[in-house]
Amino acid sequence: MINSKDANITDDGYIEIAGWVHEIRDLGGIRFLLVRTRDDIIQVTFSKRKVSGELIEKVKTISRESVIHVKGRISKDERAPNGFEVIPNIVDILSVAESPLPLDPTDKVVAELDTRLDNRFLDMRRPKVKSIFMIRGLVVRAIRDFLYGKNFVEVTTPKIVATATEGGTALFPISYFDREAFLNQSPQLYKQILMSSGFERVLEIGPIFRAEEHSTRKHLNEATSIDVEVSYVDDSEVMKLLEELIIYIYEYINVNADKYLKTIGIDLKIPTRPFRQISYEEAIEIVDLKWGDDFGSLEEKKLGNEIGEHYFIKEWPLKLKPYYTMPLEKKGKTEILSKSFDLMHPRVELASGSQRINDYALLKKQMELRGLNPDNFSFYLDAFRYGMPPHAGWGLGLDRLVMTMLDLDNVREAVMFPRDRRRLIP
RNA sequence: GCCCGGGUGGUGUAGUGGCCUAUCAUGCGGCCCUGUCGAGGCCGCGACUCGGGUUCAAAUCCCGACCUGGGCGCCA
Repeated sequence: MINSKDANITDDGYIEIAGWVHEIRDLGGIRFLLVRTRDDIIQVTFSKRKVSGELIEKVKTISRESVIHVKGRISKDERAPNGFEVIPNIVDILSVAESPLPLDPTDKVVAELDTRLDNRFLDMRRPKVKSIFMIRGLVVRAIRDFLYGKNFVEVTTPKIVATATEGGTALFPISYFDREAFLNQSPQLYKQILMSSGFERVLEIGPIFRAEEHSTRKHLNEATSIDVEVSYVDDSEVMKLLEELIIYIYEYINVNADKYLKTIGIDLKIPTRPFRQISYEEAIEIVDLKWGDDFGSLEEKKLGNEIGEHYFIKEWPLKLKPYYTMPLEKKGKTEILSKSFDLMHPRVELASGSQRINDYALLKKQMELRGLNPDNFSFYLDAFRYGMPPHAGWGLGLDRLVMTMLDLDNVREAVMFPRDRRRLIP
């Protein structure tokens, strides 16, 4: 079996590789095939002096991006790209690629994002694009690594639900046998219920769905959310956890994904701790808003430029946050604040969280104040009637995290098969 | 949802009424070439989103449809 990591090099100096024909350079008497495996590009050299005429004839028929298997001898040679090349004995053509290709995997002519997404299978063969997703996989691994180390239990909650979670966003209705149902916008209610069940520290990595008809570089209709909920802590403690996690991820990627970062051409700067924390009140002063206003795109941009690195906005007006957010009374303030926070990257919001209300009567009251009918949420509210610990948590957008970390222009670049207002295929 | 752009060979582009039998790169095919690594040289192939209109004449102007990029709103 040929592991794509990449080559099985045997003691007698033989190597076996399988992959795609990345480029063909035919100089007449000598022909170079660059074979691309998952992580490397290896040169296979066919010179008339060292390779049989029969094999050379066979190789002439191979089209770019065909899949081949090569067995040959390793030859150290300074003239070869990585200091070595393969002098082949056997070449098997495993799959012939048609021509012309819908886009060029060698980056000579870069296709537009739309063309790339239409042909994502080919687009992801490009080393730069593949590196993004290799890193994304490692980010998820880092998250699990970090949170498992802190005794979190990973859970999965339903994505098909009967009611909206928090209001605010539009939901996708689906038909569920003879009933109406929705795709869940967030695991919020379920992870809170799990606090009542005594799991104390839960982690969920999963899809969330928003039916908003926006078309921007930072929104998707299907996103991946990293959700955390913790019992017996307040908002400041989960802020600290979030901050530590972000740093851990950056450091993990810096150490474990060096090769991919180089391929993308990123010099990863690890954010400095502690992240700056500004209150909502301070933030509106910077961008010249009135109390009670939410930040629009322009304000977000202005704040980001002003601060220039990761930061928290905390102590939001209660009315700007969902009903389950814990109110905060501050001495000398008449306005009702909340024990809530957003984690911001200069470009975009990454996460938001809060301490949650764990008192049944207060929670019910907050729902009613926002015009929600508590009867529709009894599956959730009941969990607060029989012993609910105080708890806090947050949701972090994985796609945006990867986008900002790798400085990608568009969040779609960080998602293999993005779902936006127009795109449902592939 | 609102506003502003754009649709030209497989890919990426130039061309904004006649000079277009449409530019260039890449690709593909053929030929030459034994050290390429953005290989090189020569020859060839391949395109104006669709429908209607204006005009002597439309890739170019107008209308509609479809596709698409960006910004805003909303949202995370």
